[in-house]
Amino acid sequence: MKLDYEFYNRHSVIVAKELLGKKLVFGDLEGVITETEAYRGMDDPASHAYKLTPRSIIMRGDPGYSYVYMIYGMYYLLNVSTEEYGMPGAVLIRGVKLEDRHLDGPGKICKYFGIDKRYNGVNMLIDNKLYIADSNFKPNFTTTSRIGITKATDKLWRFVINL
DNA sequence: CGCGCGATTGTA
DNA sequence: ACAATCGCGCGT
Repeated sequence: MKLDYEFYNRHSVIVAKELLGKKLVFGDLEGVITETEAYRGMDDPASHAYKLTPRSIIMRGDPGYSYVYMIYGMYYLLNVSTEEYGMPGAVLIRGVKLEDRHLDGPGKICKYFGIDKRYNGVNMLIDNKLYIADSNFKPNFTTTSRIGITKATDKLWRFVINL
């Protein structure tokens, strides 16, 4: 069962926590989400949506859409938009556990899955290739500050499943 | 229109 | 500790 509008239409920090243990699906590939980070808007200087710019338009749109962008000229990162239309928010998928390996890093996930900018703006509420499926798994997790940012490092918005 | 830098990763 | 590598965002 795909996660629905109501799931994503909440505060980014809540959605980030609850995405742990859910199943990321991309075509024939799927894995359990093990690590996430929340990003928001005007209250979050580390976010792309902190200022009104074209590339983060999806973060300001409806919840449940993919936000894929290139970083450092060589990696794509996968996010899902959160919160109601007009309220910026997204959750970065940073870790996915497959049957035979652990993709521990947002760049590694997109590289292995083959996710690039063509998959930016996908409606993950209805798409049959890229979406996140529900799960009853309620893992314990650890809360830390976000990785790789220089602003708002005091916000504890990174969540990692306990091994 | 040019330039600096980033929600990363693999290698030294 | 650092290079790889390029599109975005902001300043000129």
